[in-house]
Amino acid sequence: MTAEQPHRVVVVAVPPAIGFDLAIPDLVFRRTKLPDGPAYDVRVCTADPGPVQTDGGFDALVTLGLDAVADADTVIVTGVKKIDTFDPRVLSALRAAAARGARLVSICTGAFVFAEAGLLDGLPATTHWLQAEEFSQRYPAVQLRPDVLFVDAGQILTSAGLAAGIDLCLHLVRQDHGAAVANRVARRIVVSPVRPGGQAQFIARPLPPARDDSLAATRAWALDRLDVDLTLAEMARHASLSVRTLTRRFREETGLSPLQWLLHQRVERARELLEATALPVDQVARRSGLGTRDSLRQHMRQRVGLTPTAYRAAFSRTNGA
DNA sequence: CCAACTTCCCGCCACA
DNA sequence: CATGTGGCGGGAAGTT
Repeated sequence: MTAEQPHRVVVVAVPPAIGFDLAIPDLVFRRTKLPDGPAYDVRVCTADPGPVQTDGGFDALVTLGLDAVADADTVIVTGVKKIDTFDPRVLSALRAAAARGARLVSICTGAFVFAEAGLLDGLPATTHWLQAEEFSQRYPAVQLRPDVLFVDAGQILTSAGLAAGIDLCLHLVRQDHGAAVANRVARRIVVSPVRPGGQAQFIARPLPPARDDSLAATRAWALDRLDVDLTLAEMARHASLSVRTLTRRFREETGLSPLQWLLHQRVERARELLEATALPVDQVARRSGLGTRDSLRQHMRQRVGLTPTAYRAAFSRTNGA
């Protein structure tokens, strides 16, 4: 993969903008470095260049206008503080970008802008949970998923609150450059490496994120032995809990059942092995704890959408790079 | 990819 | 009474 031209990310600030949201794409994408340079070129634009009204006393000075959207590979709309009517210039710029095939991403209430532009009709999407009610009333044609972190509907991806926006950006990095790169970025910005993606790319995670994670030690322990047989009973023993309680806590803390969490971690391990090594698929399956290559295949297809070999062909750093 | 087999998940409920 | 735990069962999901 030769990245001569960094992928162009353009953030559209729609006033009154949520200040923190504006920083998210920058936070993630600007820290994504490839051996041969930055992976992304991040810019912020707005309909009327100049000082942009934001909440919370942050003043943003944006010099780029909407024409920046025209040649963006990815267009991100961040949160809008007040939802009522939206600038038609923004809406048409977004429609044009969509028609062109650009990737469209929203953080928080940015989803309202896409919905207003009619770009989400018939598609699954999510937004900040506080606005979920209003969203579904205004846009009944959109399949709102209020209980997920983010929704990857292909060309358009929407995320819930602030933190979910980070998860979504990491998801994009992972899509573009693979798990190892995404994990490295996550580590740098000290974010939990990856909040898991489920089937069909929906991340099903109840929003109130766990209180404190008493299972952290057990999860670390499990991560250390992904490649050996790990049963629920063994994990319960390690945590000194009954299987029932372990299962319950796991769901509270990670949003996933123990096995689902394990499978997620194993697929992550497999991805890294596929990317970074030339190990035969059988070996990758074994060392990631997924057992046989059938098993690996099944889970890769289900969660990543690619077979192991196809994944390696797309992301391997040992062939050609 | 199927089929037989195993393990898990989670509502329900009793109990601390 | 409120809150957290853990056994049980059978349908779901994973494995071989």
